[in-house]
Amino acid sequence: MGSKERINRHKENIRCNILRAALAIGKGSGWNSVSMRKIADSIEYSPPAIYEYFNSKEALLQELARLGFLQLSERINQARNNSDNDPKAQLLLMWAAYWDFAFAEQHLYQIMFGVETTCCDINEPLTDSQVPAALFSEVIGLLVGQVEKAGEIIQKYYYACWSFVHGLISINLIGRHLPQKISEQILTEAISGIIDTLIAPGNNLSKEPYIEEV
Amino acid sequence: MGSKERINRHKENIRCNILRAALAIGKGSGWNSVSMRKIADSIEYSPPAIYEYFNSKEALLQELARLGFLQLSERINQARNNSDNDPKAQLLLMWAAYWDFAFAEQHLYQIMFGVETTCCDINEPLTDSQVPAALFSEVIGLLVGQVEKAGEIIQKYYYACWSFVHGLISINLIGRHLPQKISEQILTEAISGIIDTLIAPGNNLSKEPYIEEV
DNA sequence: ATAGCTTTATTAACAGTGTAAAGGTAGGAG
DNA sequence: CTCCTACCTTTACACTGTTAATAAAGCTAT
Repeated sequence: MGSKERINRHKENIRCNILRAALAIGKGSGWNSVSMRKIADSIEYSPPAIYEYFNSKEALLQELARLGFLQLSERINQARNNSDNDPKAQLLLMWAAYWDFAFAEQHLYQIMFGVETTCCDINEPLTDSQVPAALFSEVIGLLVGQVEKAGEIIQKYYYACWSFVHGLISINLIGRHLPQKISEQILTEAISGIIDTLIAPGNNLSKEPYIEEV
Repeated sequence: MGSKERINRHKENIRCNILRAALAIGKGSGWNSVSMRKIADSIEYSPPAIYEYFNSKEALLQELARLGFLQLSERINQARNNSDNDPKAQLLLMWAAYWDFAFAEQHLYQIMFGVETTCCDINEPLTDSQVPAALFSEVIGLLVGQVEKAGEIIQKYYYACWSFVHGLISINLIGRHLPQKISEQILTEAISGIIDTLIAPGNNLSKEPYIEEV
């Protein structure tokens, strides 16, 4: 009486095909163009058949995101296990693993954290979206002074601050709320810290920008 | 012959109403539920009428985002002008202005930077999406040691690193590419810097976590 | 003033979306 | 062999963005 298991295996197989199809379409043409009908077409079933396996499109994508989290966790774990016992080295490798995952599986990362990539693809120079960068860069420039490669340094520090602020905002907006007070504390401390490395006399920006030399 | 101007004023007025209606719906029920028909309903015109003013829904939302950038720039500028001439103090206030804008106008911020908030609203404890946090926290814990309020400190450092990494990834995915090499450089330097403040003996985490005491 | 043209808006329609309800069909259980 | 359950399909509904055809209004020039 292994027929039950065979059927279960079969169902599991279809479920897996659905997920694979959705991911393939998402990777190929972006998440916006993923539709139940296209998935159904791809697995050669009728659209409502999918609802035997997932309650909604939302649930389907969420399951895909969940698998993404499993994969991400696996990579982070590997990074730790493949390194020696120094916690700092471990952390660096673990974050590098996180980083690598995000780009290797960028489509998964998008649904995991709701990063819309179709929004404002303003790549032309001097649009309104680039005014903030200009404003910040000007003031950062005052701290950097007239050194060599000032432009590069300013850009680097601007992106460092921006990444931090934008990341913290995104995480808050997505719903993983820290208490606002803690977020703001993290914010000001981090920005202040980054700025201090700019001010520090004799700083060697390209090596250890976020800590004074001992 | 001021009729031409009167007409232009009228058109500009309608255009503005369209934008206002879209923003109102977006604020009220989320951007996903903004539709041309609802906008049309709201301004008491037929749906295709909107296409006299905007080439597409995409263009409409992009214009809304553009106005958001103007507003953001304005706030950053004000923050600078309202402070004294110390660049560091200015930068702190400018980033605080950026932060405040993001939450005061969070719906605008969403379309400006493509932050989907409807994605994975996993607030239950111990889901797969929280495994990465646990992995990192464990290693951070090794650095923190058995001090008082270790949990809080770990959380704070985890969120600091995560914000940074996620922000940098998001910015790259959105399309404002820095050369990958520079991004990775910023990444490792920042993480390393944050970690070092943990390791530093006698560190005073709540005051100056990202720089050693002189 | 009237003819014609431009602008502005409408209605109708197309192709696509997620999803629910109803119906059929096959396979296992009694 | 009958019944029942699980699976799947067809049909349908209420939406979506967008286009084509059309009508009405207003300005311009004869």
